[in-house]
Amino acid sequence: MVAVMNNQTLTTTLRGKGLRITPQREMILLALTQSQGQMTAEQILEKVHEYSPCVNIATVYRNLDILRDYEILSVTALPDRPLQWELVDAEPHHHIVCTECHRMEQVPHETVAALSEKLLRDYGFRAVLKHMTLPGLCACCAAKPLDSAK
Amino acid sequence: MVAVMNNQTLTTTLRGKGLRITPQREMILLALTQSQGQMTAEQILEKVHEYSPCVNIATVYRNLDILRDYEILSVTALPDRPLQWELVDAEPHHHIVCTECHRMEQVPHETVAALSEKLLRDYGFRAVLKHMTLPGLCACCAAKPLDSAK
DNA sequence: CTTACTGCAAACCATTTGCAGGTGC
DNA sequence: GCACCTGCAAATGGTTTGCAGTAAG
Repeated sequence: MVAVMNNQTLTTTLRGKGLRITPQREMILLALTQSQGQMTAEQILEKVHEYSPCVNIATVYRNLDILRDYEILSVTALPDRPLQWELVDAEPHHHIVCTECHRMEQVPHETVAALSEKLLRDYGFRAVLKHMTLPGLCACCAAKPLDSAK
Repeated sequence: MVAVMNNQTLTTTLRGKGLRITPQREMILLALTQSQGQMTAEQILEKVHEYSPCVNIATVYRNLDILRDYEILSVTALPDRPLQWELVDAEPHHHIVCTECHRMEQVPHETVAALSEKLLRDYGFRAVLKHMTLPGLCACCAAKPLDSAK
């Protein structure tokens, strides 16, 4: 259902951009493909270590940066947590994250398309909303009394 | 036009929450009030040092955290930059940031209200969109050829 | 007078960098 | 064979914490 990138297109994409195909790079992308969601560098390393235990965290970071430069990956920053990485999807999407239970759900780009258009109309601003992370309360947590966990 | 909080309401707010009014706390809030936009902890410290040069960065961080807990301040995280702090405005608003020239502009909450409503309708999700940061290209940079700076 | 708050210095954690060797093409 | 890429270890930068003293109420 996801299969953002098979080995074929992967090779083409990377080589097309002048990047080399190293096992480390493949494993990092494989980790991200398999886990489907967003991952921290540390989580990626863990997954990569399942394939090959000697890959270094510095290599992971270096490759994440490079792959972002080439728009193969994207990052999200949330306060007080490490950066979250994910494959740039053919189909752009966004996330809603519940601030209570931390559950994360995808929403299609179409949901925010109207916002993009409005920003262009009103401000001449070409928003690049590749994957926003929208905080709030999911239906479940909104139904509960109030922050009983605290 | 801004005056989010005068000394009167500030005192009431803080004391009402069981917090003490220390000069450091006042200066931090004053710095944020005067600069009106978002500031990093370091920038806040700089401004505070104009008032009193011995305040410590740890004090700034501690107070920022506390003031956030009490919803007097809010934070924004962007990849590869320090956290940005701002006063929680009576009037919620958002930012559009140009990824080329890094110019930041405010947009009123109304701009994203439709999105909130859609998320509630479609997902039962009560988005808390207090101040989003929307990346993209401002009109100026979009008009320029292509990334000539790179 | 109590206890929250402060300054200082040291610790922490995610991320980056310098370097010497390894490897894709 | 050349340049890019890697592992390692040390450095960085933003932020946090332990502690002993200070001050708000």
